[in-house]
Amino acid sequence: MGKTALPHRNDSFFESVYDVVRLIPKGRVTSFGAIAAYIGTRLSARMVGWAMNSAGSAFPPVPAHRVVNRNGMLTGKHHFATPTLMEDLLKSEGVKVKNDTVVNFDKLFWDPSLELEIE
DNA sequence: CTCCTGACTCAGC
DNA sequence: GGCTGAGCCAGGA
Repeated sequence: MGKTALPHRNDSFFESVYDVVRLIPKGRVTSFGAIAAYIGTRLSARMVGWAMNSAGSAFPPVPAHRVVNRNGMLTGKHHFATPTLMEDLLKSEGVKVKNDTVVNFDKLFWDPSLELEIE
């Protein structure tokens, strides 16, 4: 019981993405593929990013700054209010960012499938 | 209604 | 080992 059972079958594919992203612990980061794979659309990793675009209208706000690409690079920083906002937010949480890339990305990588232990 | 783009990822060369 | 092409789904023009 107690486990934060993430309902895979949300009303919208986007909400599923939002829920997972919002569950990302502070100081941690994840990749689009991890989220997509968790939802079951690994091949549609692009849609995860697309959902993020709508996340700006979602509430509560989705910490999209914790979501980076497979290389740990802040690919979506340009979509934030400011191109430095994403990097600044990550640094504010203790995540070091260098050259638009998350340092120790492999250590800070947060996999919903593993942390949430849901399948 | 059709075409294109897009915050990704994998496979092939 | 770096780059290109193709696949995925959805929304906008």
